[in-house]
Amino acid sequence: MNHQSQRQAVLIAGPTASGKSALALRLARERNGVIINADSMQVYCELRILSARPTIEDEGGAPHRLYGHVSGTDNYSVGRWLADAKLEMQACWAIDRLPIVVGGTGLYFMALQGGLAEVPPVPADVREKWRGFEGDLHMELQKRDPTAAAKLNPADKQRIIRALEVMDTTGKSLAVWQDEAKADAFLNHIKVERLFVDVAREELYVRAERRFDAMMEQGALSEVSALPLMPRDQPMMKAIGVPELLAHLHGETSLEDAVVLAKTATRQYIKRQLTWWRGQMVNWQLVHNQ
RNA sequence: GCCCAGAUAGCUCAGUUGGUAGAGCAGCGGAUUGAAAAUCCGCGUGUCGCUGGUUCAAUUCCGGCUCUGGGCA
Repeated sequence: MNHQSQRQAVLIAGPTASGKSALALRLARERNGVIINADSMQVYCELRILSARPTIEDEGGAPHRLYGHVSGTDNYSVGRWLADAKLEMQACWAIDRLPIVVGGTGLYFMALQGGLAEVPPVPADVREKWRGFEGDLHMELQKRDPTAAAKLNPADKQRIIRALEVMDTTGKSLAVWQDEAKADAFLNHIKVERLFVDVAREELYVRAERRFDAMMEQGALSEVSALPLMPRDQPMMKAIGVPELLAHLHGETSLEDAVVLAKTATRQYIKRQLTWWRGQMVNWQLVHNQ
């Protein structure tokens, strides 16, 4: 390996159950790669089964980074992921290994390729304040930050809360922060291969449903019952299967219904992923995996 | 066998004092800049079970039939 040679990276994206991880593993073996996770749920250590994380055997086939490296009780975010992913990629280049970033979280790839506004972290108390706010959030934002308010749908609580948090802690509109953001130069001068794993939707649905049955056999229910106590709006608690199986454990639904609901949620997620990528695939090379 | 209640969108149901119908869910399309497996927006023609009758007009009223629940035998 030659340290003067051009740095490279492979990005693999695709909907859930498309076979991204297997492709990543194959490439990692062939090309001395390190696999770096770009999936917002596979980062949580408590969710090995339900997040469809690579198995221990898979992980033995090539180095895997950012899998289960944080707890769901933490506040993880795109920002933290971006920082983690950059460090891992740099570590790869330092030892002449090929970083292979794989996952289904479109926002993470967007951040990696385009960068993020440099908004300072929001203190925990401010977060709590707005998440627990009882009143009309949009009207509140209208008062404090009309620019951001105008861009958001009054029903989109999550984004409104974010805008309020940012205004509250920085005194500057999120809209302004975003406008001022400069394109991230991290991937400049790096030879990037972008692969999108393409599978027909119907086939994806079938695979995802079968996979959920397999998760149940592997003990998804006990994985959920072992989850530490945390607020219901914690990101990990919204992973597909968690709310549904939790409802069953609380005696609110039958196991059968819970499974049907989780499978439905998976299909809806696949649909959203396809919508996201449909508009982003300009620079991506399609890899068919029927 | 008799009595009662149903039969309306893929599913669960509402409704039309007679003028061919609408919600939720599912599905589809879209958005997406620090919770993103999240969050949000848009899209509703279906022999109103079948068949006769009354009527200018029936999914709506009346009769018969079929099917599904429940009850009585």
